[in-house]
Amino acid sequence: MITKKESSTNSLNSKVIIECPVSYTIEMIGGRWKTIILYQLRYEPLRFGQLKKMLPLITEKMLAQQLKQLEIDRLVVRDAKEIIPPHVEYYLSESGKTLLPILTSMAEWGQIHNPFTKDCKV
Amino acid sequence: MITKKESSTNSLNSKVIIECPVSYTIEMIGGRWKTIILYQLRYEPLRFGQLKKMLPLITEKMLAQQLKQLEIDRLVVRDAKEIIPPHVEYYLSESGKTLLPILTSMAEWGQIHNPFTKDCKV
DNA sequence: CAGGATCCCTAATGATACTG
DNA sequence: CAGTATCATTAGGGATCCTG
Repeated sequence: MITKKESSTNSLNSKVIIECPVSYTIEMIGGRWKTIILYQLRYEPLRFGQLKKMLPLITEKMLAQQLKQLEIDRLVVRDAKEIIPPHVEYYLSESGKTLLPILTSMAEWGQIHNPFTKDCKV
Repeated sequence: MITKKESSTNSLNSKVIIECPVSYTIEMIGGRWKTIILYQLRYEPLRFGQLKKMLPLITEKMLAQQLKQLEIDRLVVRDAKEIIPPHVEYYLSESGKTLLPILTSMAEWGQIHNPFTKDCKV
C-alpha cells in the first residue's frame, strides 16, 4: 500500500495535518491543476492530448505529473491500450466520482464570486 | 479594488486560470491552511491565540499570513479592539459563510476516504 | 502520441528571534 | 496578545530536449 506519506513531497507535519478530514481532502484535490483536471473528466474519458488542449496553459510535465498523482490517489484511472501509436485514456474512478458534488459546488461558487468569470465554463 | 492579480504571487497564467470557476475557488481556499482555518471558524469568532492552539502545527507567521489573505479575499473579517493588550477576533464574512457547504462536504468526504482519519474532527 | 529526463528559478513554507 | 522581521529551506512549477 502506498501511503500518502510516501507519495507526497510534504514534510514532517503533513502526517498530522492529513488526519484532519478537510485537510486530507484539500491535499487530494489541491494545487493549481487537480480540480480542473478532475472537472474536465466529469462527463467522459479523455486522452492526454485532449486534456492538454482543454488546458492550454498546462505544461506536459505538469499534466503528466498531476495525472500520475491522481492515479496514485485512486481518483483517476489510467487506461492504456498497448498499441503504436499509444492510446491512453483517463477517467474518474468510483472514488473520483464521489468528488463531483464538491467540484460542482466549487464551480458554482466560483461562477458567482469570481469577478473575472465571463464565459469560461470550466 | 484589489484584484487577485495584485494580491497574488502567481505568475502570468494565473490570470487565465483564475477566470475558470473551479480554479478560482481553489485559489481562494487552496493551500495547506486556508480550509482548516475557515472550517475552525464555522461556529464562532476565534482569536488569534485560539486558532493557534487549535492548529498546533501552524507557525505564527503562516497563521498571520493566511488570515491576512483571507481578509483581503473578503472571506474572513478581522475585528480588532484597540486596547492593551490587543484583542483580535476573526470570523467568517457573509461571503465566507457561503463556503461552508463546500467545506462541510470536503470534511465528510475526507472522513470517509481518509484511512488515517481517526478521531480528528477537523 | 504520450510522456520522461534535466536543469533551473521562484514562490511557498519554516525556524527563530523580536516588538507595540 | 497578536503579531513582524529576518534568514534559511524546500517544493512547485516551467523550459527545453529526448524517446518507445
